[in-house]
Order: sequence, then structure tokens, then C-alpha cells
Amino acid sequence: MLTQTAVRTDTMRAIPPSRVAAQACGVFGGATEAQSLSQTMLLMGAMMSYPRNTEIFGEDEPADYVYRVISGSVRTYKIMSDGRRQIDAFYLLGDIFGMQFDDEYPLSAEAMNDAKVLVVKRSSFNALAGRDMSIAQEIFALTSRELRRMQKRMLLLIKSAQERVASFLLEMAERVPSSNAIELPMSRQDIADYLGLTIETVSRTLTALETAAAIELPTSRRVVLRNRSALTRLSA
Amino acid sequence: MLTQTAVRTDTMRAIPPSRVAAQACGVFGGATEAQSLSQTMLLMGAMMSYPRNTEIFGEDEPADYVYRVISGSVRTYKIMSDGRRQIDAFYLLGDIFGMQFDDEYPLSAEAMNDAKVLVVKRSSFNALAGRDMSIAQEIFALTSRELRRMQKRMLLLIKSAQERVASFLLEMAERVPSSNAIELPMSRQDIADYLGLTIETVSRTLTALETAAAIELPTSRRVVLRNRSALTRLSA
DNA sequence: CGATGCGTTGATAACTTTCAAATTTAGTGG
DNA sequence: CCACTAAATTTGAAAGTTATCAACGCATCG
Repeated sequence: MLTQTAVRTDTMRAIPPSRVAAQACGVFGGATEAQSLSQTMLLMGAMMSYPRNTEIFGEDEPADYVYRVISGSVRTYKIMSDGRRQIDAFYLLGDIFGMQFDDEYPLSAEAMNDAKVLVVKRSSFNALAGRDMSIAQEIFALTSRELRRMQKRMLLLIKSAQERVASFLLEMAERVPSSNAIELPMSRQDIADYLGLTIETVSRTLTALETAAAIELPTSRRVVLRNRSALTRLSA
Repeated sequence: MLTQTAVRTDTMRAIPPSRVAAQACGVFGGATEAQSLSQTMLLMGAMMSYPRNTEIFGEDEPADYVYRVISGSVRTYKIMSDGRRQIDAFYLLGDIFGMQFDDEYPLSAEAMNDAKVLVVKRSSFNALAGRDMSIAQEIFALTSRELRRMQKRMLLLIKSAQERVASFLLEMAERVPSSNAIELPMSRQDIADYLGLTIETVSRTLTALETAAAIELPTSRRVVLRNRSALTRLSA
């Protein structure tokens, strides 16, 4: 997999703090330093660049690495037997992914646009957790958070198209806290595969939301939330 | 799109765990056995009985306990704003649940039928993990497994009704490894709320599967898998 | 330009839900 | 043990939602 040149950068200070749940005082007892994982990954990792639409890892490959998004964005997905693609998650700036797999990756990961990713050997990652309880705790917290995010998403998938799209927009707005204008890093097809809908339904629903004055669509990739409470209501 | 059950009020509360024997247990080092967690829980926990349809814990209650199913079965679920119920998971004999929550339970748990459950104080549970790395690893592994199970379920939720029901039957067959005859511990409504379908669709799909000679339905709660490969194919 | 990729819009078909009713199963008291 | 009532499940017909198929608009790029 790691076919490209690993490049160590020293622009690492520019990396924003990860959104690691610092409050989670989970199984592993009282650590206080919630940022230690990201910090340590920087020291252990190699920086990799992935052009748009290139694979970071593939399904059923040995899960030897753990990743952190430094720039750009990443999608993980699975191709089903009939060719449909289900997108599992979008990883944005600062997110850590690939952590909860132990043997082989159960899904594939691709850069959605030109991306820089910090790559850390799983063995080092695990050794670290074994040595430092506060890091182990942080990893557990991250995994728990991923579990909760997934629970939320399951609730999403049983809803109607409109509810799914509205929830999706609110989720993205929350993760990219930039006022009310969101720059979507993913295509309509990505959104459709994330929400379990077709591209046409996503498109239609977005225009319906615009007609209903809940959002504005200056360009197809840019969404302005005009009426959050309406959106929240629609995301029921 | 009121697809699911409206809120049910018939659930009564069982006696809350008043006496939980949380004693220090001297598991230091050495415990490499994969069953050490269950073993230790037995020593630390209190046995509780919950009649059918009684609540074990409720949404937004402080998440003070971790549980293990000794007999019977348990469902966790969430009621959505419009009254729909989404079942998050079914827990059967031996399963541990409530582990990944740290502050408040994000969902409720009920006994699906008369159940005995081992209740362990979360604080003891956590202390144990902090003391014994092998237990901590076991807990992490269980959480990862839950995460993978949920990923599998997400894939399920974007599929057609027939695919969902077929997958569900195969999942249950796998978890209750008793040849080809499964005794379902849950009602049609439970299945519907688990799969994000209506009770009518579940029922129709089951009869369709029976007509297609993939399964047999001696009673509504008993399912015999007649043709696993057909089922696997249908679960796409 | 003319191709190509992405997004939108329209018409129709397929699937699932909703509403309604029949049928079976389970629980209770005589 | 049987009869009766309530609950759960199945079945049917109609309505609603989303997918599918097809065409069009609109950018970018050679």
C-alpha cells in the first residue's frame, strides 16, 4: 500500500487540535492530557500526499496503519456485491481514522480531493497505548465517539429522504463550524452513497429545501443554511 | 413518514439495582485469558431479574452500570421525536452491554422477555480496566466488535426489505448457533424497528421467503433455515 | 468548438407504507 | 380443559415515496 514517498514535514505546528472528546472519562481511568495522542502521532508518523480519488487503503488489506487527516478530506466505503457503494464515513481536517480495525481493513479509504495524511504504524500506535494509559484512554474515547456517531447515523438511515438530507447538512455544519456557509468537500454521488439514496433524490431534496427557504445553493458545492430551525425540524 | 411504532407506555420499571456488591478483586497481571472479564464481572456484580417488557435503564439516566445477560434477552432502543422507535441492538445470552457509554445512557434498555442480568458498577468496571491491561484490551476488543457489528448493520439499512430480513435471519442464526432452527426472542414489531421497516413488510417478506422455500415458519417465533445459500444470495 | 463530467429536471415504474380487516395465538377465568 | 377476550400476526387494496430511465443544462478542458 504505502507506495509513495513518505515525507516528513516540519510544518507540523500548523496542525489544528483534533476534535478528540476530551470529556470522555472512560474505561481507562483518569488521564488529563487529552491532546497527547495527536501530539505523539506527529512524532511517530510519516506525512503522505494522496491526489484526488486515489486509494489510501483497500478492503481486506492488512490493517497496518492508522491515519490522521492533515488537509483535504477522506471517505471510507464498501462496495457491495451488486456494485452499490456505501460510504461509511467522511473524515475531515484533524480526524483520525483506521483505528478500530485490528486485522484487515473491512473497507476502503480514498482521498476525496488532494489530501495530506499523517500515517502511523499500528504497531507503534498500539505499543504507545500499552505504555501510556492516558493515550489508551484517548483511543478508547475516540472509538466510543465513533460508535456514537454511527448510532446517530443508523437513526438517520431509517428516516425519509428529506430527513436524511437535512440531518446531513446539519452534521456537516457542526463539523465545519464556519458560520452558516458550508463548502461541501464531496460530490452529490458521495452524499447519495452516504445517505443510502440516489443522486437524483439528493438533488431534488436539496432544491426542495432551497424552495422552502431553508437553505441557499449559490453553487452546487456551497450550501448556506438560511433557516436552521426549519432544517432541524425537517431532520425530525 | 410514521414508519414505526408509536411510543409505548406499557413499559413498567423493575426494581432498580439497590445493592451492588462492588468489592475489590485482586486481579493483577497475568490474566491473559480471554474470559477474564466475564469471570471477574461475576465476582463483582449483582444479579437482577427483569420481567418481560420492564426497563433496565432509560435514556438520559446516569450511566452508572454495565450489564451482562445471564438469561433471557434485552433490546436497546431510542424513541424519536415523532414517536418512531429505532431498536439499536439485541443482546442475547452472554452479551455485555452498556459499556461504551460514559456519561448518560444515550438510549433505553428493556428486557424482551423475563431476563436475568448481571449488574456491575461502572466505577468498579473502570477501576478493573485501569488495573489490569488484559481486561482493558478485552473491553476495547468488545467495543471494536460492537463497532463492526454496527457498520454491518448500516450496510443493512440501505438495502431492500428482502435483503434486510434475509440478513437479519442470518445474523440471528450466527448468534444462536443451534443448527438451522432459530427461536426468535423478539416480536415482529421488534424486528421491524430493528430493520427500519414496518411490521407488515416484515411479515410479508417472511412469508415470501417461505414461499420461495428459503425458510420455514412452524410458528411465528420459530424459523427454520431451509436454504442458506439462497438466503445469503437474497441478503446481497 | 466538441467532448466529458457533474448536476438538475421530468416521467414512469417499483417498492414500501398506510389503512383496514381477517386470522391466528396467547392469556384468563370459569 | 374449554370458552372468551386481548394481543399479535397475516393478508389485501390503495396511497405515497424513492428509484430508474432519459434528457437537458452547464461548466471545464483539450
